[in-house]
Amino acid sequence: MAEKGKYYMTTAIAYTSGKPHIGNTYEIVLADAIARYRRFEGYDVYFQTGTDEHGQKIQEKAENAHITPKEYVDKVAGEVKRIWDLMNTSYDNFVRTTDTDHETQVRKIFKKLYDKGDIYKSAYEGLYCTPCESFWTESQLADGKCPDCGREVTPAKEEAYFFKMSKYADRLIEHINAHPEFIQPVSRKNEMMNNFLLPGLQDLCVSRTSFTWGIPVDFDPKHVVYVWLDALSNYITKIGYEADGTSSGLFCKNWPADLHLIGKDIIRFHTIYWPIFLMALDLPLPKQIFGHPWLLQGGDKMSKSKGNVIYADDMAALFGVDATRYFVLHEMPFDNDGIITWELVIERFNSDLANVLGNLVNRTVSMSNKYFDGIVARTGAVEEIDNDLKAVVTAARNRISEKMDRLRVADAISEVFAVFKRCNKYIDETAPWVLAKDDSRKDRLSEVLYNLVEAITVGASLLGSFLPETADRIASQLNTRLRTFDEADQFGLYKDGSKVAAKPEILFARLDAKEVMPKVDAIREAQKKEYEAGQGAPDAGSSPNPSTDAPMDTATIDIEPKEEISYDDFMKMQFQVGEIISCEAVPKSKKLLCSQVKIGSQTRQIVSGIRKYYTPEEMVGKKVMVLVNLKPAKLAGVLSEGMLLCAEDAEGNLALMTPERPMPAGAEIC
RNA sequence: CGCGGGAUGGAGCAGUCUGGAAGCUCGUCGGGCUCAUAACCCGAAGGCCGCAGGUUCAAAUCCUGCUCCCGCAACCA
Repeated sequence: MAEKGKYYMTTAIAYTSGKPHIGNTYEIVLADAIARYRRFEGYDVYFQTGTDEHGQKIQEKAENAHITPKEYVDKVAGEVKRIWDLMNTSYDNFVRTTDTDHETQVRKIFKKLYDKGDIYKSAYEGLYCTPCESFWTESQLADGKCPDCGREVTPAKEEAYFFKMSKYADRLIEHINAHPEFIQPVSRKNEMMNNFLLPGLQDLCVSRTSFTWGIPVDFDPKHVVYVWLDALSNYITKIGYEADGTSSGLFCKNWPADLHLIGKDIIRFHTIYWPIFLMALDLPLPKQIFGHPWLLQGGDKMSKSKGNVIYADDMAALFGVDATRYFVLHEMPFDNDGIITWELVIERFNSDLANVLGNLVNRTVSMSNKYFDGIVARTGAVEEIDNDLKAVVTAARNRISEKMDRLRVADAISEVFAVFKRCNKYIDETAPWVLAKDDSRKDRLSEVLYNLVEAITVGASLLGSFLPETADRIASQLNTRLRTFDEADQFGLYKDGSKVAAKPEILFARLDAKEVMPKVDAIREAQKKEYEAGQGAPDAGSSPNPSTDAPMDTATIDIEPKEEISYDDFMKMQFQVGEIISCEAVPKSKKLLCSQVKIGSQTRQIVSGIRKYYTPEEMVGKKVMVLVNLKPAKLAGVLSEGMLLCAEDAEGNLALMTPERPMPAGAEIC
């Protein structure tokens, strides 16, 4: 096999905030396909993945669960690893940012950068978004809220360490321009340049004091290292980088990385901050960063409350590991988000795996047994019509390599299937069942079956990087071994006279949506229940009907004062009494009720997020306060022409405003 | 004017950077075949490429304006 040198690739390390779903799993499967293919080509691959385990959010989650952060991340990291293993991923190293060798090096790296003057101490004053663990300036805010997540920010001041990003910005811009392949797909490159690099990089705050679950700064332990500096470093620390000494042989051999495979949302961290950290450490930059798109559930993001999260283990249980791998690998566009639904999975499973591939192997093995007791022999009875089959088979390897070089994994797997489709066509062209009726064509029949078995063997060998288990099962039915890369563009290596399995083994049994969908529904139900249990349980404070109990009238509540308005401003708003005529829950939504509200002589449809506090039945007949001239809007796809006004307490419990003496529907409130 | 992504036959997507006969998979319909998992093979129907202007010999592709959709905070890739 051709020795092609080393290939070091990584995935992003998974944040341990919960069980990874199929979208997260997509990344590792994609990485695995690339890793396996590179090995197949003859590269000495080192494939690293793992978990990112520090940060404020994990600390909070652990507190809520009344366990230590370490116990929490141990549990989740175990779950992540279990799913990675279930998906048959061939990583060489599963890293955790709580590993001591990693923590030690991160401390040293931080110190080194500090000593060098690239990290300096200062104070940060600004608006902080807790979930994002980010500070923002007034001008960065969107509507007064976090520009990243849209949630409230709170003023905060903290002593902090900063990294001099600006010092390296020009060098990075130069590098990106000189290496067009550095950021993939290219559209992302422009995004980074235009939005972050060209306007000027701000120094990055690289420490936190607001929580403790992180790697402490060596010389100032009340600070912990910013999670991104911590997490990104795994790419070097876990292959033996030594910040103040001699790095290991593994590091010397493998760094710089050949590929960082990441989700498109974290491209900024990998193409700006990470390269700059590396420059500061005087290390070479990774060769390529590929920000893959996302896998969306029917166009929506996945949501446990909707019960539409698809997990790899559920999919594997219903369809098998390779079918799951096939779907995510084949169905993902290169730079657009892809869509996954159970229906689409079933469709792909049937048409590609069962019909094209499974059935092909089945019919070929069947015919070999039926006509030749399983013996596959070459007779030399070649015909013109064989040439195209052979051409397609022998060209496949290079076509696939070309796609894989551009990381077009979905296209590559399609090329593999083109081989199997060609085989099916060949069967039709040669019509073995016709040959079988004529004794004088026996030799030709044998040659045809040999060609088929050979073509399938090559196809299976090329399939190995994507569906390793299936490739092996095919080889074993054909009683042969998978070809190496160097053999995979040849035709005729199948051992003359070998005997295939006496009975074909069904590779993928066709699925009936009618049988599968009830199982899917069961999964959805279980998920909803689990979610609701997790929501309600020990957390307290969220009893479903707080309006009836809890005499909280005596409590007072202060809210943030808003800007003073003029009488004219007030008069712009039109409030009226409305009577709820009918009311129903909005389907596909957890919070919304849709009411028909009588206001004067007209009836309006108003959607409100009060399902948690009122049932549709008890709404009917209520007289409520309505803001009438609010611009209509669609909520969860349902038109809402106004707003029902509520009082809200500190916990977010709601109570509708109703007139304290009887009033007719439509009465003005002023 | 918050940010970002999108709009191409019934569904899911290529093609847009670099203008040059509108393509793929699935589904539908018709035909063929019987080795096979109701599978396989062939053929057909179905699209003013979101709208309106512009540039050009030529626009899905480039330019200008507009409309509509989707995601936006963890369930984070």
